[in-house]
Amino acid sequence: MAAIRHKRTRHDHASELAEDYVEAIADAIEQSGVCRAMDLVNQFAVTHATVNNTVSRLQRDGLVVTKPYQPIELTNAGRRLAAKARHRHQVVEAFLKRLGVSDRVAAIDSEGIEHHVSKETLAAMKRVLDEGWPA
Amino acid sequence: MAAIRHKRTRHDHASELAEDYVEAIADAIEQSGVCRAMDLVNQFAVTHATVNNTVSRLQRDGLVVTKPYQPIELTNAGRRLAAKARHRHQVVEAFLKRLGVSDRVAAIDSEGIEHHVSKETLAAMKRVLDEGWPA
DNA sequence: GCCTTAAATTAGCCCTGGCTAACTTTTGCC
DNA sequence: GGCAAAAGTTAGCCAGGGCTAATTTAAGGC
Repeated sequence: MAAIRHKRTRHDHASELAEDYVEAIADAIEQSGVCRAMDLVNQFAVTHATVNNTVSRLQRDGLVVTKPYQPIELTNAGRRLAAKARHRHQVVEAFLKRLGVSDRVAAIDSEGIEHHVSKETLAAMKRVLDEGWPA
Repeated sequence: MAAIRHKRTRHDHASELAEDYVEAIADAIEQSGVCRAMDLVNQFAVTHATVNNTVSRLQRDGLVVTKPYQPIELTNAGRRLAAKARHRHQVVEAFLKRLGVSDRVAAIDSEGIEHHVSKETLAAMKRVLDEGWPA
């Protein structure tokens, strides 16, 4: 309850979006070989201008590489982040389903929740998935 | 996986912050009778200028009422939102603890997670708390 | 009661993440 | 090969949520 919390807000929102993007980029590359801006436009339901903005920031932050009119590629850092995000996402989604939440809602909620799940909580979810609920 | 998701992002970030604020305001009022801007400054570790900004927006949105140099008060809508947020918060936090997560981490994670927990997921967590893990 | 100090307000700045509109480049079809 | 449509880029706008710095008001101690 003290003061040192809530470091989230701005900086963390940025990270969340970055994670969503690299995850989506990784998905697109896996599915069709490349990721074009339009894939992200469809995925996130924003305009191409917005995608361009965001991707520029990702590039600035060293997560992706793009050249004009070329597909979007992930850097090693981007790939690592995507893998981490995806893993967390999958664990959270599986956990919610196991909890009895419907597939549809589990898919939606896991996207929001995944960004706020610490290592410890993620480990606890994994444990339950593997070994059942703690006595 | 289609396009119609991700309505979050901006609008939802705003709502999250609003929920955090009304919850904190309700807490402060409960604990000390009134809520002053400084309480929020301490709670969220931001400057008074930022608190002022944010509280103005909350007032604009009908969640709080403030007069210059007066304590911050909640409207009925603000109180309702605070109660809802707190309830969700408590369920999520209790659930995480039950899951085996440490008190400290449960407190932190529940703050991030609570905003992304749908009615259905919240109900599932409550069910587990009351009736145990689903077979 | 004055005067310091704490609290609140105001103005002005920055970045993020949205948007529209106008333009350029690629692509693909005939 | 040319041309329309699709994709990408650029410029310029807006709101949210941060900040500093300067000012004003309220409170407390003496």
